[in-house]
Parts: sequence; C-alpha cells; structure tokens
Amino acid sequence: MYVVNIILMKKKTYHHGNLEEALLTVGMKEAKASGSRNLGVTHLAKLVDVSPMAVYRHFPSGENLKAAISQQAREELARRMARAVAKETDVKRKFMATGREYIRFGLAEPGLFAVAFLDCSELPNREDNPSARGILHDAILDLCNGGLVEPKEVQAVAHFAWSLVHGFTMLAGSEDPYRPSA
Amino acid sequence: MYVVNIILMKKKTYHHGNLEEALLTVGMKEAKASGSRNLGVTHLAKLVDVSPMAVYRHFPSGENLKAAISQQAREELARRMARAVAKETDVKRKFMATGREYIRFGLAEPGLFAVAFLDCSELPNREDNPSARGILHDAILDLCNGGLVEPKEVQAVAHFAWSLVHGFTMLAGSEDPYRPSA
DNA sequence: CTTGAATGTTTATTCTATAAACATACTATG
DNA sequence: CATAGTATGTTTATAGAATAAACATTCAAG
Repeated sequence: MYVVNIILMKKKTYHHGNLEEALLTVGMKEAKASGSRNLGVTHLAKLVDVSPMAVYRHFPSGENLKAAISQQAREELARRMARAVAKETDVKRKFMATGREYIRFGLAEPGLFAVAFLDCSELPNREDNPSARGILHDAILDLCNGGLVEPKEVQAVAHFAWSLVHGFTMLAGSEDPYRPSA
Repeated sequence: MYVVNIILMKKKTYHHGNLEEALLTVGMKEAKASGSRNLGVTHLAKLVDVSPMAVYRHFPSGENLKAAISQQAREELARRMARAVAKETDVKRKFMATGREYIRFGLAEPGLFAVAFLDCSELPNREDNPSARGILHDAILDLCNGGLVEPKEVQAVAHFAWSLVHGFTMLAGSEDPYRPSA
C-alpha cells in the first residue's frame, strides 16, 4: 500500500521549477484553443496547479501576463514566417512566402492570431527576437538587392504589403459583418 | 427652503424612461474616450444613475451590451462614410472618399474604431442599417456603371480595397510594434 | 380602478484580481 | 557545513464585477 501511494503521489515540490515558462506555455495552449477568453490569472494558475498569487512573482499584473502571451504568439508567427521564407530560394518567392504564411497563420490559428494582435499598446515588450515585420522587411531588402524594388521605395512597399495582408487576414478570419466574402 | 429643495432635487422617476438608448449613448461616450476599457455593466449603469441589474432588462448580458455599443460605433463609421461620399459627385472621387473617410475615422477616433471592431463574432446583431461595407460596395457599383470596373471584378475590388484600408488603419492607429512607420 | 407586463431595486452569490503576511527552498559565504 | 538572504509559493483577506432571485413601482388596457 505504501509503495503504491508513494508512486501515485506527485512529488509536491512547493517550488514549481519554471513557473514563468509554464504559464506562457499553457497560455499559448489556451490562446490557440479559445483566443483571449481564458487568459486570466486564476485560470492559468489552476492549469499549472499553482496558487493564483504565485503568478505575481513572475508578472506584475494579469495584463502583463496577457501581454507576454501575446508576444509569444507574435514570435510564433515570426518563426513560421522565417521557416516559410527559408524554404524558398528566389527572392521574389521569399517575399511572397512572407505574406502567404502570414495569412495561413491567421486562418489556421485564429485564436493565436487574435491574441497576437490584442491591444497591448501601453505595455512594454522586449522585442529582441525576430519579428514578423522584421522578416517582411528583410524580404523586401532582398528584392531590393535583386533590383526588383527601388531602395527608396522599401518603406512604401512594406507599408502596403503589411496593410493589405494584415487587413485581409483580419477580415477573412472574422465573422459577419466584416468578412470579405459576405 | 422647501422650494429650493424641490428645485434642486432631480425628479427620481424610478423608471428611467429610455434606459436602453441612454446606455448606448454613454457607452459611445466611454468608447470614444477610452476604447473598450470602461464598457462594463456596473460602470455604465452608474453613469446613467441606475442600478446595475436594470441593465439586464434591456441586454441579456454584459457581453451583449458591449456588442450593441460596438455596432453603434460601426453605424457611426457608416454614417460618416455616407456623408463623405455624398459630398462628391464624380464616381471615382466617391470611391476614394469611402477609403479616406474610413482611415480618417480610425485615426481621429481610435477608441470608437477599436470598439467597432471588437471581436463579437458569436453575438447576433441586427444589421438593418447602412454598413460601411455596403457603402463601399455601392461606390464600387457606381464605378462599375461608369465603366471604370468590370462587373465581374466588383467583388475582388471590394476585398482588396477593404483589406488595404482596414489593415492600414489598424496598423497606423496602433503603437509599436505594428505601426507601419516603425 | 385594477391587473398584468415592463422596468427598476435590493440582496446575495460567485468569480477574478490582487494586497499582505507567512512559509519554504535554493545559493552563496563565512 | 551552517546559515543568512533571496527567490519563489501559499494562505488569508479585500474589493469589484457579473448576474441570479425576489421584491417594488409604474404604465397601459380592459
């Protein structure tokens, strides 16, 4: 009996070990499943089997946690775009891959996409990691090196492509009354 | 003394008179001032000087109230676009006015714009009133009648214009790291 | 009038965020 | 090694928001 009990018991370590990362991980899972609806402090804490207050040792507030998860989502998007670009060799195809993957992400992962572009205007976020916009910009610079775009037009192309793709994805991914097909 | 008191007293009518409309009105004020942050049931009820539960006589839930305010914001956008279009005579200029006014609205009223495009995917909303997309569509049909667009391309033009303008406005109106100029 | 439907209020419950005080574990230093 | 200090979790407590249930008031029709 003793043995069984010991084996079944999870070793309650009191210290979680890597709570911050664990929170971001379940946060991403929840975001993928249901957008920003279930990203509250209490809910996420429960999923990681930790008291709600423990969260505050790693994030100053619930808003901050949400913002951190939002950034995770943005980084996921950037990773996928980088991967898609890496598969191509032609600079033109690389450029197109950025937009295609962006749209694919928005439609395949509506929850993550919504969370990625939550309004977190006022919260600081360390953006040391590769960003979607950085990847787009690089692709355009490559176009530029290939003589396909004038150097002075890089900014304009970036604005245009980003607006079009972002706008299309948002609208295509939402329901009435914004969906382009409606 | 009595008279003064009577004059100063607001006639507490018990029945508000037109609570639904009043809630939508203050909701729009709050949205204009601070986006979706202060659209809670309790807060709005307080602003109209009514008990929180009174709200539920008119809206099944707080989410529904927010959705109703969101639609008000969309209708405001549509009204402004309609007005802008009406000022022009040339079909081409009418078409351009739709996009210009859309962007103007997004930048001039960031709070309203954000609320207008809150995620309310799952909530029903009577859309009998003129919508922004309807106005855009009409403008394109006019282009079509003027021979400037092929009839079979109307949909494509609508998608493209809407995506570009909506995307640009969202990005131009938000802070780092999405702003086109960053 | 009086009665029922609409509209508001009061009361109470539940959920969430978060402050404060306390407990435990990990780490470096004498 | 012992132990003090810091990092990380827990418990307890408070405050605010959503909302259910029961009660109160007004309005409109017969």
